[in-house]
Amino acid sequence: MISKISKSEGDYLKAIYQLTQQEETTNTMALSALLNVKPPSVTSMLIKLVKHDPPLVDYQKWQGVKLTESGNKLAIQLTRRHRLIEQFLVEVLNYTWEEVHTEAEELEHVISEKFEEHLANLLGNPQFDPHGDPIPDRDLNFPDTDTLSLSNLAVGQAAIVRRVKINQADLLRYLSDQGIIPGARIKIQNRNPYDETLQLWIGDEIAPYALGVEISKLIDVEEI
Amino acid sequence: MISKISKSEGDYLKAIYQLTQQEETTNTMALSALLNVKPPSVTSMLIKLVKHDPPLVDYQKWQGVKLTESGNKLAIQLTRRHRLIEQFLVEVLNYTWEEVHTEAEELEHVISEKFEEHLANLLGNPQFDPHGDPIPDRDLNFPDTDTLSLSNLAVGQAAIVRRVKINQADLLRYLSDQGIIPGARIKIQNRNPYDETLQLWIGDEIAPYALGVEISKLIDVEEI
DNA sequence: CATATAATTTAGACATGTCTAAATATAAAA
DNA sequence: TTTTATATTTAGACATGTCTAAATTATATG
Repeated sequence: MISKISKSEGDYLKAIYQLTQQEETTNTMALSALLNVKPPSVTSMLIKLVKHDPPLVDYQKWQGVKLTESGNKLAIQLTRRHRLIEQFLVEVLNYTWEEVHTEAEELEHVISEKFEEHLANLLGNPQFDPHGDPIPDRDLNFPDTDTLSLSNLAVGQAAIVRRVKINQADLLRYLSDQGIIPGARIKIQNRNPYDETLQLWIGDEIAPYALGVEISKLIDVEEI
Repeated sequence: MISKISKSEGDYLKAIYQLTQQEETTNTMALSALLNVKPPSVTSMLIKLVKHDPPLVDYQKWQGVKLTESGNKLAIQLTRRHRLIEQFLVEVLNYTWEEVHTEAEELEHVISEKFEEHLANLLGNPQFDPHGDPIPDRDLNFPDTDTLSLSNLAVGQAAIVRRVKINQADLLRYLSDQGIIPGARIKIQNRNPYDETLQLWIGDEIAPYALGVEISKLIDVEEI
């Protein structure tokens, strides 16, 4: 449906959506940092979103923000479009996985509902995008998954990479060069007890480089 | 290349491009009508475009407008993107030809050069879009054509429909329902001497409805 | 050629979304 | 608890692209 909201409004909704996956609410500073705009810009947009009919956020000054039911729907709708587009770019247009985010970020605000439908059909209603991010279906329900963070995987436990929650292009390229992509079979050889740096097997090979915790937190795996 | 111009700037460039295909220059009124904005908006945009570095239009007040070399290149570049997208929508996403214009109008301003390249590859560098409009190649050269307007076709002369220069969705649907689409074989049975209304054969059938001059002027055919 | 009509431009307003600088409220530290 | 630091908001500016109303120039007509 996506009532006609602007690109900016959509970007804020997605940012709030993302930041409220962990915490109950988020705040001006976090949004400012994520969206690369100054705090006053955030405040004025929050005021705009709360005055929207229907209101898209719960917001009272000094109290933090979260999405309303309507705002949440719009954010998920945009997420669906974004991920369908990413999948399309890789599957149909032969993009590499590190190239798709930027392009999808623009296109998601412009395509019509019709385009979304045709695209989903063409792709066979995929449940995951090239990074393994889940794609909500037409009714905005996410597919079930059974994963845990690589940072929590036990030493010696074999697993399959399911999701890489990273947008940074050079890091994505590095990871795919190492073979760390959705579908890859991995196992932890050891975990440094001080900084939790991981030594991995990737497939049947020992990985040439270790992996820091911060990155490992952004990778989801499924135990085999 | 497409130096970063806005959607609006691009729309004006395309409009000026279109209106200067017949006449040497165009004017405020014509642009106002075509773009559905008021005359003062046109004037202020023309001032902006002429101040652009490099200038995108030749414009002095009261003197009419035309594109500069730079403006022309940008207009053709956008035309290329528009028509590639239309071709993609029909060929890959199964749109009908009357649905594609509006969608392409939005997308053309948003896709990257990379997207354009991948799209052209996927489609096999098509020379014409679903309406038969010529698609300039990467170097912005248009394919050669050998067509004349249906309004100028001689009675009894067999021809093939090559191009339908119409965007209006309901009219396009009507024409395709009648079988008047690029590739169709037609012949003029007679031409009303007073208003030049045409009776056509379409394929081997006599068309159930006559065709007015105004529409026939917008259809290009190739003699067989 | 004078005047009426039409086209174009100027002037100034408004909406959107951003910014900087300054004010204010909250949270942390002494 | 008072002070200091940090987060947030307010106030006001600016760019973009549109608008209306009014002024100006060009064109057409009598």
